[in-house]
Amino acid sequence: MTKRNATMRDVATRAGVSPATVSYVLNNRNRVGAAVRQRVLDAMTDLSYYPSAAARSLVRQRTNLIAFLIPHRPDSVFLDPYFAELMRGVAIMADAHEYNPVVVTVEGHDHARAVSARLVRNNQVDGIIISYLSDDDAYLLMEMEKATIPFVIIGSAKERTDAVVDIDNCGGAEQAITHLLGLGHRAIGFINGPGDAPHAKQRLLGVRGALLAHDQPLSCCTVVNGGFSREGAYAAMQQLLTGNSPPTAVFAASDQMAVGALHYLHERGVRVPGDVSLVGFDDNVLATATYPALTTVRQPIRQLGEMAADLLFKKIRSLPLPPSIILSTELIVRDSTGAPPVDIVVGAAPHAGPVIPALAVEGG
Amino acid sequence: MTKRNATMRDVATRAGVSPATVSYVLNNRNRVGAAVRQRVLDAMTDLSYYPSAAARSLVRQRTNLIAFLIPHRPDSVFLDPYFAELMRGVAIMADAHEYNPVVVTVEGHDHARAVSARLVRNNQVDGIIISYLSDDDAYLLMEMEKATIPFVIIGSAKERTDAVVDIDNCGGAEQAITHLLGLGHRAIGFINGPGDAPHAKQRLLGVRGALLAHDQPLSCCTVVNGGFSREGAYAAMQQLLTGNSPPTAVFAASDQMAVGALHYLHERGVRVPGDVSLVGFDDNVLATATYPALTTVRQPIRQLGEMAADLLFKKIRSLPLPPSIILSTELIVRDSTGAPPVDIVVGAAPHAGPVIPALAVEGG
DNA sequence: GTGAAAGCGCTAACAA
DNA sequence: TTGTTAGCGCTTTCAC
Repeated sequence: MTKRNATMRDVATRAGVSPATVSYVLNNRNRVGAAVRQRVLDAMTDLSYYPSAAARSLVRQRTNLIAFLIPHRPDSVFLDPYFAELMRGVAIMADAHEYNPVVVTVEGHDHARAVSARLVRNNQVDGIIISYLSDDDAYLLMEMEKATIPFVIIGSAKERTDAVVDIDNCGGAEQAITHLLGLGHRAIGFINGPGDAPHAKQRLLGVRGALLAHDQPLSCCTVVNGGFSREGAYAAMQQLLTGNSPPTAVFAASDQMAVGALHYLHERGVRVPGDVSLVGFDDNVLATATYPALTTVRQPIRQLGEMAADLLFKKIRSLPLPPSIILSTELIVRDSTGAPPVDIVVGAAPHAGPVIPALAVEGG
Repeated sequence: MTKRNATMRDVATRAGVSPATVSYVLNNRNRVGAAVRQRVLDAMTDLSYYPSAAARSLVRQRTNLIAFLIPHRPDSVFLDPYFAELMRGVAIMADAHEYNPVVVTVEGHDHARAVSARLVRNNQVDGIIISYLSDDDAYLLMEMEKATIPFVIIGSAKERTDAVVDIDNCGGAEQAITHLLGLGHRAIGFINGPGDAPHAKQRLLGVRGALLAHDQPLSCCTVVNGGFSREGAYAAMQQLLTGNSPPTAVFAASDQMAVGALHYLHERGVRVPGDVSLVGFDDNVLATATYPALTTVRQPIRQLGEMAADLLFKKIRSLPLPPSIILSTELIVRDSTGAPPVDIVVGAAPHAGPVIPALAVEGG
């Protein structure tokens, strides 16, 4: 910068008015005379004047910035399409409110708490959105509430307070299982995430709920842990197929895991959906990149981000809040699901499992 | 907020010192006596004092914020793993410099220019990173330079100035073609992006370069436009295979397009890499989600983001700048490439194209 | 309708 | 080593 930016004082001088008047024009306050107003406006253009955000923040005690906290795992935070899409929703809604999101990475709850406090206490942002940190954020939630910081947590399973937005994990899983049941499958594998992850817990609940709702014994669904990773799901799929009651359909609790499962099936020469049907969860870019394209449960991630931001703005403005926000999922049927193999769907007796050529070859 | 946050004055009073001393302690300035220092520190903790970012920005004329401008296409900005990964690189580097990135979405060059000016002129951020806007950002570049705003553009093909960071698109394409040539392929299809996209242009240059370097006629490579989309690539693949010199290998200028091409091949029953080899570009999540996993040219996207941020900080601090930053790509060989079908690789005469069962069936 | 003046909370000369 | 003080650029009573 060679020369100083124009300030309000400069504009005032040039327009032959007081700084206060310039401020009035800027904020459409006290009706300013049309002539004066125009002079001020012209002066602004002439000097290419831009009001200082810092000065404004200082006096208004408001920054028009919100923080978007994301866990800073060493490797793959953003890589997950999930966060990107969430971020997008937040950005869109923030924009609509003339706010901008500041991306802040944190490592763990304690750090998140410390950072949150600092961010708001020192007026760096007006509010905070925290996305999935890990399994147990009840503590964080309490701390934040106590600190009277305007904040919203995305996807905390712990409690349904007015500070949390989430998708209906339970309902989503129900949709998947109901679909499979409807196709005639009676031996289903469920590759879930680790049992301590809140959304994994809820999805398990949904699976059981669907089974019960259709008068099926819980035993017709084998649950294995795929660790929410591709590799984990690959191993889980192997476990399912080599077990003593191989399923004719598999529900993976994420598209990422569905891809891992699919890899195994491909390698074994198992046809999808001919021999085994597969359902994912997420409906992200991966779902249509696979062959066959995945039938999957669509999460409205972007909308989740939008709702989070919207809720946050309500809090910042002390507006009345909705009791809780849980977004519905939608089953997207593509090419990875179909009826179970014929010899299975006919017999009501304990089935013999799908016909799996590659496996048969491996035999012993 | 029920009660006011503690200010520096409060801390000063409680510690029995002047505000200046508190400031000194805060910034490790003038050596402050150990005893006094401790008293101040204690007072800060007692009052849970956090310095006001706004006040600090106002007086220091610096915000410790940078803007990350991304094009706000209605649909799929963040959805593209590219931006997410870029963002991540920026966030990481910013963090290391005690900065935070503010996400700002813009629509088109004019908007970008207006927003950039405002952001910096009103001290909302200290610098700006602009990611791929579109084909021609030479104008924007000039405007920004003239405005003496610290900024960096990611992936502008127009000029190699010290304000641009990019990856070596040309070299990447060369790697892909060289790999295919080395495998013995002599009939290659190139599914590129639209000809007016700068990186598409450069990749075409790379393809030609590789051909020339290996004494192959340009005619052995058929170029078609896949529009950088999955659907476009699907159609392009069809065009290639049904053309009068069907290739034994195809290089798609993005993994997204490779997926589209793969879809077509799958549907036609064309084996990959048995009948046709396929190479992508990017190495994002998609590359390993497909079956077979894609051989692809890896772009160091995260590093690109990091370099952009790093360069920006150098500019903000008026440090000496490197002449230009072009990052190298790396060929990742996976399962989608192999030698051409035998009847092809042997004969040196004009070949008959790969054996494509499905196509043969469709016949006339 | 417009202006004068008092801060918002901090930093950085300059004094002491 | 520590304190005094003058702003940074804006908003906002309160007069006129």
